[in-house]
Amino acid sequence: MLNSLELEGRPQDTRVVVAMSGGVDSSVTAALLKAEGYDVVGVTLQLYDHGEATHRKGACCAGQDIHDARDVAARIGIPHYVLDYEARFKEAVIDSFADSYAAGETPVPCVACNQSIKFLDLLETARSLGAKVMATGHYVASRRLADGTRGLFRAREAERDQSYFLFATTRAQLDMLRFPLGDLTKAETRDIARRFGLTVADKHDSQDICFVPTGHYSQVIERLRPEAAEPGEIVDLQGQVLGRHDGIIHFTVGQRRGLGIATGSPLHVVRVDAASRRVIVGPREALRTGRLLLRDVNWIGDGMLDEATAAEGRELFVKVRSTREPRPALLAVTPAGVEVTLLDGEDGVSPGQACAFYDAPDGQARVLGGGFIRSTVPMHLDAGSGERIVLPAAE
RNA sequence: UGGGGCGUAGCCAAGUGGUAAGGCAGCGGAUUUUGAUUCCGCCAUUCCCUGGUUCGAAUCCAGGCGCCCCAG
Repeated sequence: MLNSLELEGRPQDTRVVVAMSGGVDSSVTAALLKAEGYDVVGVTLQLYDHGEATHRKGACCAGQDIHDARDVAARIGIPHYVLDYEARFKEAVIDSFADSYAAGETPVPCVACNQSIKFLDLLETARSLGAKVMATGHYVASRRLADGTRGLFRAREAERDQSYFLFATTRAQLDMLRFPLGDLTKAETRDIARRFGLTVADKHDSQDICFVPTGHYSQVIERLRPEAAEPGEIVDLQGQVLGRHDGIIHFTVGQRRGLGIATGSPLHVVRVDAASRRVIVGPREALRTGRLLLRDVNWIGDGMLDEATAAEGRELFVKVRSTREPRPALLAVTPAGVEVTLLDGEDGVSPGQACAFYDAPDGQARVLGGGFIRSTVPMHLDAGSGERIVLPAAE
């Protein structure tokens, strides 16, 4: 007989480490498991300097949030540890965030944090604390599959689903992870928090990048990589210079605001070229992306990636941004690498961002993995060959 | 210094007697555990200047000033 965490043994004999950020979600996760009788241990990571971010709503893992986590742990009666992960976080998340921008990409720091901090280092710590599993407050579901391994699924509440940020979770990690909130709505979570008398019940949702206190991420990058803030030219699709910019780190593909160039119609960033420090702009139509080349692909669907993708490609659904439902696509392994064809196209897709795979366009679809976007091919240019991105000609 | 044209917000631009459209850019907000996108709001008491006509002028008249084009 398996317990609610789908493990052998009674709850009281099952140690579970809960990653507590100090927010409502992870607090409720801990409270629920404790109420079920599990041997819960709360762990909070101090990830960055807590001076400047303390009073910012929507932040996590520093200052006030650590106190909140401690309070919740005391309230529900579980041991709680605060671990200093600042150095590790800076190296694995903040520095690579800056490097990515400096290279002309647009990173997703939350993915980096999950895959290298929470589900790698922290998971190891949980193991060393004697935990059988580690639980987090992510809105994503994990279920036991017929073969005994675990699969990752989207959250019940689609608008809350955080699977996009978790595509890189490996099978081994899944085996030891649990996400008790995946089948709850946010409203239900807050209700539960109130029922448990948790002070964080009405705490503001986290948003924006947690380690950017002012909301101006470019300042963080400039401090770490001053050379990446060099000015450059803004050119149109024909290469004609339209203006200048004060650093490619201020731009991402699809971006409209901040260019300062008034033509009759809106201009969007079509591409960022780090080598020449050029920002290439064009009309909205030029943003349509038809194909992506991925790197660091993680496959957690059935079988191996190669066998799962037939010669002509496997039909599935992908998200290239967190705030959109999965779209139909074709996944193929080619000599050039892992390639995704977006059947309907999608605007404003930037290298550095994530592409998450799903087996269905809606509902609690299974997460099949994903990869980071290495390069993109504009839709109207795509004639079928696999060459690199080329500047599209304007109409 | 003959002829013609034009001067409306940072840019483009509608408006030819009835009390300043619109787009772009900018700013602010909403949305968003990444970046964007999107959406909403704001943005000329004043139309190159000075006088005049009129109940009323960006619009008509006169004179300046400044650009542009064609002829020199």
